[in-house]
Amino acid sequence: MQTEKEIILCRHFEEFIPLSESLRKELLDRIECKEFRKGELIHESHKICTTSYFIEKGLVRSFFLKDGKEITEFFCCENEWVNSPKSFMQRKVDIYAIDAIEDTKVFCLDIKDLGYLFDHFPEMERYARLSMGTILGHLLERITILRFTTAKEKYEHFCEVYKDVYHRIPLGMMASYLGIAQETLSRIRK
Amino acid sequence: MQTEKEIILCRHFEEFIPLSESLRKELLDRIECKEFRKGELIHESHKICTTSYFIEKGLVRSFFLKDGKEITEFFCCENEWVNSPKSFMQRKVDIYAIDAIEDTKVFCLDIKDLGYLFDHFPEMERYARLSMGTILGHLLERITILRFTTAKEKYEHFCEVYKDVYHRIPLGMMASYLGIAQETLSRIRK
DNA sequence: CGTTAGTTTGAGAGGACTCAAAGTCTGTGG
DNA sequence: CCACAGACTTTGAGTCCTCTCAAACTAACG
Repeated sequence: MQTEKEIILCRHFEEFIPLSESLRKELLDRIECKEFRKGELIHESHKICTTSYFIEKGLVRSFFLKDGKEITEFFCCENEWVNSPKSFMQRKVDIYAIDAIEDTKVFCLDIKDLGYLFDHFPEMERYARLSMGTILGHLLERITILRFTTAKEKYEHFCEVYKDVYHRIPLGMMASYLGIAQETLSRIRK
Repeated sequence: MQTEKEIILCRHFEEFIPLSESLRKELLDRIECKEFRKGELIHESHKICTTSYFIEKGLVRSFFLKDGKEITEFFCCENEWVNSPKSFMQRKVDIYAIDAIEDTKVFCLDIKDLGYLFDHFPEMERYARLSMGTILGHLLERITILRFTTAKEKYEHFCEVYKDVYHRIPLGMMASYLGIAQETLSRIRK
């Protein structure tokens, strides 16, 4: 019998690569569940991020402090991996923290375990390459939006891209994500 | 005896992975040289980008048309790969073209050959994963700059990041890359 | 040496910011 | 179940940065 965890994770990986029986086993053995309450810190800033979290249910944000205010770097929701990218990839500290915007259930994968999987399963390297490709696409799109659109267009584009979650996100967090003032966003929204 | 091409390419790959003798051979066999004159088109928009170009010498830009004007998407210079990312990764057409800002020498790798290398050399997957990691880092930094800095700060940051090439780039191209008006950039530069 | 591409300068308009204050919502404790 | 504190959102006024449109200037190339 398959657990919830198995079903969700395998479905995710199989979007990118076929999962051999042995990889499937090694993968699931190394991933464990965890839950965070709304507002709870998932990753602390200025510490090395050694775990990547796959969100089964909930909504999280990465943020940093600038002039005493919290600036949202990105949001992550169901069926996405979240970590502090630079910290996780280069094993060094970074300014970003991650916390839960809603009660959130995640699957955790430690960097050491991921390294093991990369070393023993070439298809995991391929998975990483392909999934990074989609992330890269999102970043390029975000850059285009940031360069050439008004605050209103930024908001509208955000609602399209995040159509399932935009209404669950506090206005202030959304504003800092979009790079516009909270007051401006409030006026636009009417 | 080693050719210029061998030396440059191997040095690049070995920043990320060790090169086995067989991979080295297969790689070099599949890569060929090409030259473009200043202003010459390297990749046409609205065609599938099937080749990735490693710049040995020179400077290129990716751009697209918006309201009849050319908007620079990014610049690439020595020791970097350039292609039309979405088109190359997903094998579909896209709006971006690439041309040479200066006379440019490149090494060409066809997507089919790259696919062959991925299929036969797991370390190539790793190379791709790692090098995409650095690109991802650059994109994240660009996003941060776009969100929170004034036109002047954008220009200053650009000069830092592109300190070896910024003076070789026409003002109009730089302005559209930064997402600011050409006139504004001209005023800032004094 | 003329033509064209690229850059600078000027003036005016407007979007978005900042600072400040008033509302509104949410959750906790009496 | 209500009251209140703290967090979040809205509204207002004034300012400034950056944009747009237009024209003059400069450099590059044949």
